[in-house]
Amino acid sequence: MPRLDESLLTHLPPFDGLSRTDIRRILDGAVSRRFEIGADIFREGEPADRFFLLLDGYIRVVRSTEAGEQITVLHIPAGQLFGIARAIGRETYPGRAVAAAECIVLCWPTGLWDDFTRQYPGFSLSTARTVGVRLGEIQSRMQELATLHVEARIATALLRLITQTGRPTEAGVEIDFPLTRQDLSEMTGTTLHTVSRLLSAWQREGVVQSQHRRITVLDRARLEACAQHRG
Amino acid sequence: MPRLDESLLTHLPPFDGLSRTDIRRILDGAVSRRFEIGADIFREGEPADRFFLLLDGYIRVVRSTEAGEQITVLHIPAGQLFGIARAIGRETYPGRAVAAAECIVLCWPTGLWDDFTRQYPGFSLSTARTVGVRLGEIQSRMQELATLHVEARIATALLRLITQTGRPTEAGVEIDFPLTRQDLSEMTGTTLHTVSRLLSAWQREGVVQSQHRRITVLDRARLEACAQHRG
DNA sequence: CTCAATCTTTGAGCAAGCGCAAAGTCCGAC
DNA sequence: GTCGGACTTTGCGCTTGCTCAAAGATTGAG
Repeated sequence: MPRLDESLLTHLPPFDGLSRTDIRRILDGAVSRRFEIGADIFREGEPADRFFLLLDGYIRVVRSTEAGEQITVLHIPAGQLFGIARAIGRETYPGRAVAAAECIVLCWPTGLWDDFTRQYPGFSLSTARTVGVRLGEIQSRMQELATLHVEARIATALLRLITQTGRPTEAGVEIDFPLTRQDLSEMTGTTLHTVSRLLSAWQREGVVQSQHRRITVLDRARLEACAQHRG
Repeated sequence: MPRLDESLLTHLPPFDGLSRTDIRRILDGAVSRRFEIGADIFREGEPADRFFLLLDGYIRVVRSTEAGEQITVLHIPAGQLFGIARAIGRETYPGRAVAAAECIVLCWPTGLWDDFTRQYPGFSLSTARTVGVRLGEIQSRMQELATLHVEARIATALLRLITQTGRPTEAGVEIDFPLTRQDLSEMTGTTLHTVSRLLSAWQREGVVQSQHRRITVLDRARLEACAQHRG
């Protein structure tokens, strides 16, 4: 494995402000791995013996019901720690982490968590913040599920996606990884049929453009208007 | 104010295992307060300058949408810390805490948080666990909202309530504080009308018994069956 | 006791969105 | 190229649960 470059970490919240030697030491404890689209990074219920930093890509964390339905509880954009069950005192991962795009991650054994916490002063606060942000996000999504109609929920989901991973094109903003109707339905608590119908309608109106597993938002303002509609 | 008794804390997770003098010191930094039913303990967006331990009662944490709808994101049973926005790096409370029953709380200024964390070894891990449990709960509720029908969601909510605060009576298990149809609808993302209709139906079938703001579950097994029904 | 406020019940009509089904399309493997 | 699998589209019928409306019940204040 190639030696990892220190600049990978110097600007990320949990590590910024650390000395070169500290960062060198942190990197030397890490393993870098690549995951193809659709690959599982960890599974629900597995012992949480590693934690990760997402260098590049996009991850979704899903939970399954007993009936086999999946719902996406969380999205993780590049630059964030994840799989930090340890930080909240859990022994196992509470969900399955799937690579939504091709992902490059750094991976440490959980044992190092306590070392990092002890040795690097800002680390603990920084990860607490990460947890806090996630808690807030989940609460927002819960609120959306409880109060918004399907149309507004899907609009919100698309807006979130283009904000986090959008790539500008000549026509609009494209979501930077393949996304099925099924995926969107799992994010919004609906069915792939309803998502398909809605995207078709939006396409007819020129709000979005979509081919096979590719979605481009053409008219962001219109989506925002949809997202406002209360149910 | 009467001097607080040390036995209040000796068996609660964040403090168990501490010496009498430590507990004495912790109690001396606390203020004890009482809140009537319906009173706000803190409000959404207020600076998080205090944190709390719920000695007795029951609290619900609600968030409001711009349209004024409220949804309950969390319930806190007696014995738990709450208002610990500080532990997750937040400056303000992310929701409103309402006394669902009459509540007795201990209250510390946020400044002491760091002291506790530094001085009492288990405190930090214990609060991290609390955060972890809450995150898990919220994810479960999100999953329910996304996948279950209203009937199953209300059944689940009732079961949770009688588990956390149920008081056995001759007929069944009564929820130990006043609870309106509106409250239940805010917990389950539906309307008070639907809740009312459903409770009426259940009452006809002998599953629950309810008068004004009082609900008793007579047939727990039947509710559990309802909660299983997928939608 | 009386009144007002809050909470609850119930009806009727309606629309959102689901389930089912079938056909069409795209893509990668070979 | 061709084949199979995964993904998408669309129609139709129907159920769930919402909205609107109005009346009844319970409680607490004065």
